[in-house]
Amino acid sequence: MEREPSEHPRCADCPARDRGFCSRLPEPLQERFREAVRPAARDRLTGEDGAGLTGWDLAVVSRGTVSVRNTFEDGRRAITDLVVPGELLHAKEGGNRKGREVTASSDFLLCLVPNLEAEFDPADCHCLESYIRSDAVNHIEALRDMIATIARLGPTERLAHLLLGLRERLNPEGRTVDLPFSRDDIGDLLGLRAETVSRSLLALEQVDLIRRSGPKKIEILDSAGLAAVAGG
Amino acid sequence: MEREPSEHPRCADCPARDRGFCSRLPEPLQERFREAVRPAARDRLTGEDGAGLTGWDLAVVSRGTVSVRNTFEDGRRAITDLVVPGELLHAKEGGNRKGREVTASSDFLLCLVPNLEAEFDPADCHCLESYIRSDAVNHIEALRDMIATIARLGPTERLAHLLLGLRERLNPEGRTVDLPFSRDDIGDLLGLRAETVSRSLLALEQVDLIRRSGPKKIEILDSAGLAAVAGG
DNA sequence: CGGAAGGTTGACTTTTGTCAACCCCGGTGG
DNA sequence: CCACCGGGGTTGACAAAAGTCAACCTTCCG
Repeated sequence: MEREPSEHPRCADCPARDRGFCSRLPEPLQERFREAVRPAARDRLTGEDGAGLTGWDLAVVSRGTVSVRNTFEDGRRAITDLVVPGELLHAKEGGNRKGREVTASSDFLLCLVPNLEAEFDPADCHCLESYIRSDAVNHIEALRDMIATIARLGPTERLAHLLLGLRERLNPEGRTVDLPFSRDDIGDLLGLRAETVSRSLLALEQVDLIRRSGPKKIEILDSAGLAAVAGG
Repeated sequence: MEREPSEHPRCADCPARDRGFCSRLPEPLQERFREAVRPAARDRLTGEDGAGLTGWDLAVVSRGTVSVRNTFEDGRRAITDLVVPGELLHAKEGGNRKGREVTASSDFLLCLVPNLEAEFDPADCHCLESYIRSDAVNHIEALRDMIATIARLGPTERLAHLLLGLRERLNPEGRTVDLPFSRDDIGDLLGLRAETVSRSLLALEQVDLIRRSGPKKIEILDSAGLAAVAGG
């Protein structure tokens, strides 16, 4: 846990400064929250062995992408959750479930609060708890959407859903998406093989819903059209 | 919202009395929780139109099964979440997402707390909030498992996973599972067609992992074997 | 007894996974 | 500066898995 108060990046530099959990807090609490937060960077956040980050109550992703991954006995893999800048990582300290680990892209940074009750007075604490709970319910809703998507939509539809979701979360103002991972990872995220992902991207491009400039740079040409594909 | 204090079933009669959220609360809080709780029964809990139950902060399922369902434009369906007796329903008042609704089996009962802050003093409230948060994170973990299951496991493996999960949650002491829904619903839950569910059940029966006595009564003959199938 | 709904089974089709070849690009070292 | 190398990505031919459609069976109710 390499940290030093002086290393703490000013929230002014935070890519998620204007959106996500922190920005939704009431102004005075936001102030105090900035004081409480401690930065941490580690590529393996939790693992099955209990290794990883410990001693935190709350974690906000500041930079990078955090993935929750599952590996089955026989090597099959799945990415079951994604947390992008501004969002809370809802997880227990230390990985508990079999085959589960939480990893982060290389250039990432977390903001941690070690102990809510120790850092905040009761009123603030209660207020934070309720924001946390609300965020957790939103997250649950998002996971439910993911389940419906994977359970019932075809490859191209799943991709459309993913692209729209990532654009919304990573670049809400723009029309481009920088995929934060490889074709294999996208496959693990959507329950597809890399080849199928490749073919589905091609299909979306051929009907002029997206344009690709490099394997990970995608421009959304027709949001409404993509949404129609994603909606079933 | 048909309710009357006198109609409130004594917690003594609650099928989830000894397990689930309520039973995990510290004893004195459990006491106060019983006072605060209001029963409610309605088959449509929330719908897209905003119809449904309103004015609650916390909902515990007492009897029956609550399902979160998704319907796509073209009629495809998915069940994205299940809440059984003793568990919290993590959802917002009124359905918000497109195509989403929360329904319950006919013989069900919810216990509601309209407003946590109004019903509990600050200390209890904080304690409850933290139990709720912990439950939400557990629920998130369960949904992640579901995603991995649907994304990467075959029909028979998905079924094995479901059966073990339901046995654990509905009848942890016994070896039988009463499926709370039809083949179509199981298909919607696992991302399969009813015919495939039927064939997969047959497959599990033929290798002596389960025995069926009626379409919805299933006896688990070999938990370890089933777990091996479910584990990938 | 008859009918309807849910469940099962079988024949066939479609979709996606599999495997292998190839391409493209970035990095390295002669 | 250019040839080589390797990893990720794409494409194609083929195989396997699940979906589709239709028939039939079973159970429950009127």
